[in-house]
Amino acid sequence: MTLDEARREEVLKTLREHAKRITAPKRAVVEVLVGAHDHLTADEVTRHVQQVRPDVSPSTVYRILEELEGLALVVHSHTGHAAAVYHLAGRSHGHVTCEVCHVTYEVPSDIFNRVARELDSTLGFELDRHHVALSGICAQCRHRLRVKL
Amino acid sequence: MTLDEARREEVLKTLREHAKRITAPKRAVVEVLVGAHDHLTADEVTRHVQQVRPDVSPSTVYRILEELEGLALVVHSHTGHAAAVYHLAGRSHGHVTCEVCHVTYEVPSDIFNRVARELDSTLGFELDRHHVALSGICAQCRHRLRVKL
DNA sequence: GTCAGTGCAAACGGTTTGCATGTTT
DNA sequence: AAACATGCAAACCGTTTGCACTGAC
Repeated sequence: MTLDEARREEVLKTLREHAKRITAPKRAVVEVLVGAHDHLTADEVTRHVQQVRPDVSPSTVYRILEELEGLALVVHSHTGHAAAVYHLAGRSHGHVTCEVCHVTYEVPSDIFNRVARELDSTLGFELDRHHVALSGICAQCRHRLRVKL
Repeated sequence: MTLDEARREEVLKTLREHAKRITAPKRAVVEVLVGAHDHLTADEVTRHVQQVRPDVSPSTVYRILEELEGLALVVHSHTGHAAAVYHLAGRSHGHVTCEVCHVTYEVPSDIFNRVARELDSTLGFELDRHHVALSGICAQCRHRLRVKL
């Protein structure tokens, strides 16, 4: 059994344990999430799912993502101006999104350790390292902009 | 001349310097931004403006905010799930937004120094300290939740 | 057979846009 | 007078919801 298959089975198992029904759309969404190793918007998930099951509706995808998120199997994060991105929950990490090309990158969550500590001690604020992506400009776009100007 | 008056004059001066017209809606928006010492959504700006000029439309407010932002007089930042918040550009700072009560707090931008340095050296990513608010739970909501559970 | 899950279409909140009209310069 | 700014309404995008129906258990 490959690693992807293992992850898929684990997700399905958790669904069963919570008395959720295993339906074709759910299988398809899980398949996409397991296969996609980057961060997908709900719309991208829908389009991937529809390549296999064209009749699955966007609202169903949203509902499935929400259900999976409720079971802590999926997390989403907001990327500034654009649509939220979803992916399977795994090792906790942070996100940064390029303002120019809108690609989201993962960053190790411990780079936020100091920020988290400081927010806690100064404001009593408990940082959620995962939920919102920092903005900035990625290496490629930086380079491209530098050349242009 | 008070500090607020000075800021207002500076904004109007910059508008004139860029051959932008000084109109009643613009004056009203600037007035609101100068007077508001916290972070307002576009809708809040609109409602405040409409208390003085009920006929100013939301789209005009958006256009004015956009224009002011183009002149670097205003900045906005995205706060996760909810509407973006706007305020006069000033000393650069970061933002954190409470996931529970949706209030946005300013944080000194130098708490991001280490994160910025690390993103730069590992990914070549240039952090925009301002543009997206970190998520988490503020002190009050933390306390409230702790009591409830 | 029951009920959770689904598809569809319509509604939503935040934001943007087209166009005819009004106001600043 | 010319150019720009505005109000209105309609469109837009991402997301959520109401409802009748279907399919997993």
